[in-house]
Amino acid sequence: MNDTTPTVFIVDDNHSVLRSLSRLVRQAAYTPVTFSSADNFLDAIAHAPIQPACLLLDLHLPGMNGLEVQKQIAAMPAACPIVFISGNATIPATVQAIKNGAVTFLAKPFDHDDLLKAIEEALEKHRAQISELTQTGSIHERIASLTDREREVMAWVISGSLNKQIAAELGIVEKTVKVHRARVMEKMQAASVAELVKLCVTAGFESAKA
Amino acid sequence: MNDTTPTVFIVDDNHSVLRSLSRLVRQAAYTPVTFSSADNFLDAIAHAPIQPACLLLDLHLPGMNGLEVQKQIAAMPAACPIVFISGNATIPATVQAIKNGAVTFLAKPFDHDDLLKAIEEALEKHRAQISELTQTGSIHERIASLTDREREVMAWVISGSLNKQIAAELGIVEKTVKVHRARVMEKMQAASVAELVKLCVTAGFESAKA
DNA sequence: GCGCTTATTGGACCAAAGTCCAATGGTGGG
DNA sequence: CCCACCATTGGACTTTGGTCCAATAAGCGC
Repeated sequence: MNDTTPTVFIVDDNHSVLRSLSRLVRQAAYTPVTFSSADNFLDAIAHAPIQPACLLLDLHLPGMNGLEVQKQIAAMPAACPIVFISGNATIPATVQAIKNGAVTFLAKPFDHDDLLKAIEEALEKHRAQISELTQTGSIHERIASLTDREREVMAWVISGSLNKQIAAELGIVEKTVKVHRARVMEKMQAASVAELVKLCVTAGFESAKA
Repeated sequence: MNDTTPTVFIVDDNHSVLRSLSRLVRQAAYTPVTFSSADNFLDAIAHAPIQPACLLLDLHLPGMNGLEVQKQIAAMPAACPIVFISGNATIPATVQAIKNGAVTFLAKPFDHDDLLKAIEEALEKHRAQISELTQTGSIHERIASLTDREREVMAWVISGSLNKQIAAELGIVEKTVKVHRARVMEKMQAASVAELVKLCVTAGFESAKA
């Protein structure tokens, strides 16, 4: 749980492949966690804590295609990067996998160094992903803590409108706008309009004014 | 020159391939422009006007590898998207091509519809790229029109600093900051700090304050 | 109903920013 | 040497934003 070694998930229907990959991963000082089916893996990570990890995924799986698994994982918030592995991969499948965000695609037989490089790249990518997510997540929490009215006022503020204009737009007095505005700055933990705008930009919060 | 049909560049060392691809492209109402070597192509587009286009590129070229060509094209401002084509492609090459931004990788023999879909995707991508570029280009021009001092002041303004603080930071009087600041707003065509911040964000202009 | 949150407004006051006016000194080019 | 551009500053003034204080009213859950 609290180990400092990153986790490397491995999904393959072939047990001997699973074992050999697992050994390789362990020798590289990572913690391998194996699954013999995609469903098992998806169930397992659905409620798992977020921590640096990556997935070695066989393209050919019984029941579910590897690309399907990829699609489902991508829909999750802290989706872990995927390294595809396949013995008989096609060009179109490879294209699809990479375009959908896979770190790389290794065709068997592959060089062990290539696998380790891919794992390292995937883990680094996931670390960046997680840090990005915690950043924007924090901002989203702050936005969520705003009342509807405050969010509305914020949308006008970051559009560059004056308090007077916002008041007219909302049909209220300028004084009231000031109150909302002060609350927005406080809740968003922004010391200036400039900071507020940047927070909204990184969180994807759109400004008002059509 | 002023044709409204998008250009499709085709680079292949095999003349018969060139002819047949050219015919396909023309039938799809695009304007094919063929090259039998990468160097010819690179020379030709180096000083060509920017307009929606894409490139059908053979992975295997005499002298220069397709991936090399891709790297050189990517270094250009309005780099046109690439659709790779190859008869005997390897998985690693495919991975590399897509990761470097290629629209897709078609293995011969490929379906004609797949090629047309790829071309359409590439052209759409390029249109978006160009429009993005003209947007940020305009902002960069405005930033370039600023004096060094004005740029410096702007960097502090978008960090949320007060005029007083900026003055202290630059060792000048607050009044002077106000003058620079007014010029910045005028030259950047920003009506508010909020707008200024957004302009700087989209242009990648970093704010001050370490 | 009572307490809580939210939205609303008022007044007084201070700080900050924007806007006119005008002026000085340095630097580089023609 | 003069001109253009730039950075700098001063003064006076208005507008805008932020911050205290305090108050009223509507809606909502227990």
